[in-house]
Amino acid sequence: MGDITTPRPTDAELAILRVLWERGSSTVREVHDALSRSQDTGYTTVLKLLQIMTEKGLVVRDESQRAHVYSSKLGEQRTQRQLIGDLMDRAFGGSPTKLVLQALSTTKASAEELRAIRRMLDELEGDAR
Amino acid sequence: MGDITTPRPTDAELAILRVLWERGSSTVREVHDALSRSQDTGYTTVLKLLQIMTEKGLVVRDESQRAHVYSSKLGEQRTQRQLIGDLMDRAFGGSPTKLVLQALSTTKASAEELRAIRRMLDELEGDAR
DNA sequence: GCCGATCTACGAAGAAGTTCGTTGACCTTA
DNA sequence: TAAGGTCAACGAACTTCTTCGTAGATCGGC
Repeated sequence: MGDITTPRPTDAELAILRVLWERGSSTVREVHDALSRSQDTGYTTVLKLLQIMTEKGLVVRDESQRAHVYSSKLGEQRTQRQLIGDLMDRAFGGSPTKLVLQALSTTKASAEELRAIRRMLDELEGDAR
Repeated sequence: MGDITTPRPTDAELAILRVLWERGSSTVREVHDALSRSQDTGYTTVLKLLQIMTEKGLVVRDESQRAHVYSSKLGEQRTQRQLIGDLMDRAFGGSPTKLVLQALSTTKASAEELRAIRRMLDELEGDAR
């Protein structure tokens, strides 16, 4: 009944997860090719990371084909929320508002984006009311 | 003329920085006592970490007394913005808005806090106009 | 059936992070 | 001045993270 908590992904692991979120299920080669566009990582390095991530439960492996197919276990947004919650605890004393204010103060958001944020605020107030 | 970039603080280092932000300049003993309230860390562990953090440039050390006095080199908010920027790049494809939206969607902010966020939005729109 | 390409698995090596024991210096006080 | 407490320094041990070389299996084509 309990959630099995997945560990916080490391930097290298997160880079791989982002590929999986964008591409969907992928083979090692596909992940490696995608990563190669932005960084310089060996094929076996990606393979090893995906094997470790499988052990950790960060990704799921389909071994039915010779080239195994990996997919992220948790969705992009769920992982992002986990990371935000983690940063919130470690650096912001658990206050989400402080985090949001600090994030906003850095941003050069477009009018469009600011509107999206206001809509989210409206929803939150609706719930709170 | 360039900024000397300080490295991203690790988990243990961040815990110490939070003590320094709250207490201001502190000796090893003071940091250790403060940390002991929430976790179980040895005195020499804290000392070692502060020495390493000094080398990294995360903290500044005043050696004029026998018990050296440490203080955080960067302010709390500046470090927080740095961490947010880092997370934004690593997990949100560089989009601050996505990060803010995701953070908001998790939060149970009070009406008071929501107002503070709206004020920040107003300021941002003022600048953008 | 053989060759080259592709794949997984394994292990090793180095870097970074974390923890703490020990040592020697200094300081207080009895 | 001797004893006990406090301090910084150092180094060692251990874990985690990251990287990649090598080996062995499998596949496709000639």
